[in-house]
Amino acid sequence: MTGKGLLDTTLGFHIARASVVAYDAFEQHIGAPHELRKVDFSLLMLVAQHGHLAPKGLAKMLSLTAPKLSMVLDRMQARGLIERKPDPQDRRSVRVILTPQGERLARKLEPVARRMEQGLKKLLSAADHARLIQLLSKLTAPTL
Amino acid sequence: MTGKGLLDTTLGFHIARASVVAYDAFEQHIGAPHELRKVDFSLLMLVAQHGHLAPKGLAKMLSLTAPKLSMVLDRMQARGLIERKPDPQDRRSVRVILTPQGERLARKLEPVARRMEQGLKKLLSAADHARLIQLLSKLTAPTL
DNA sequence: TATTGTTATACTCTATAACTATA
DNA sequence: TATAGTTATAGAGTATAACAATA
Repeated sequence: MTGKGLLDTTLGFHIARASVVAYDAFEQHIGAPHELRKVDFSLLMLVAQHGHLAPKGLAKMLSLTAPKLSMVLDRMQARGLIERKPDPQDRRSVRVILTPQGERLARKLEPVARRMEQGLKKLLSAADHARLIQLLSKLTAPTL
Repeated sequence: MTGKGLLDTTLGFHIARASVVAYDAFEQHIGAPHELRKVDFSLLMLVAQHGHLAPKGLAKMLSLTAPKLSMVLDRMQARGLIERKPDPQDRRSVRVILTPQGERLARKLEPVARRMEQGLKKLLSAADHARLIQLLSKLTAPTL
């Protein structure tokens, strides 16, 4: 009737539980204070890192459907964080870039994100934190 | 403009990406073939493990709000997998138990779940799989 | 007065199909 | 004919408030 429980060895269950912890940390440090969804933050940082990206690539990196990404881009554009510029090489496509305001926000969030990770390292040592990211990357590597 | 990217050291981002992999595996092995949501499966296994649980406890373990849990219970009850029995000790409360059909499904899903984990171990060694669960548990331990 | 569970409601996310414009 | 992006729509998830019954 009891015992150890199948879920204890089910990776997906543990990942789902960990998502809750990570989401709480995100909301506290970034989401609520800066009015950003997780996906907004990730998109901002990806564009900051790459300079410009097509919606196609962003959708893949963020595991979003194309329609959902359009809506996210609309929201961030309305807020003045990103711009859509025509792609000179393919007129069907678009280049998503950060506005100056978007770049300022991205820079501002870097130390905030580091503080968020510091907070998680109260639950997990720095070595565990690094190892955890390494193991999760193994799981997602085929996706890239 | 480029470099290594802040997200590479952001645990929440990696957890979110891993969720996609775990969810795909779940859908393929359990979700689609047995018409179960992740939360249905987890609930089924938790009740199988504990014999009976109150909605209050289930909501906590599954990180669901009470209203959402009510809806999940309605769905599973309509499907004949669980029953709500009055709690003899507190008439405000309820005991969620598995019906015989729910117990059969829970038993049937055990080897299926093990096969799902075997599939994930093609991406991750058995040792990595165990270590990953251990590290994720550290992150969620304070929640218990 | 507080707690358990439910109902009602609104907002967001997710997925699909249909459309446009370009290739 | 295929692809990039958008629009439209429906279904599921999530969160809050309000309620009934019991402690």
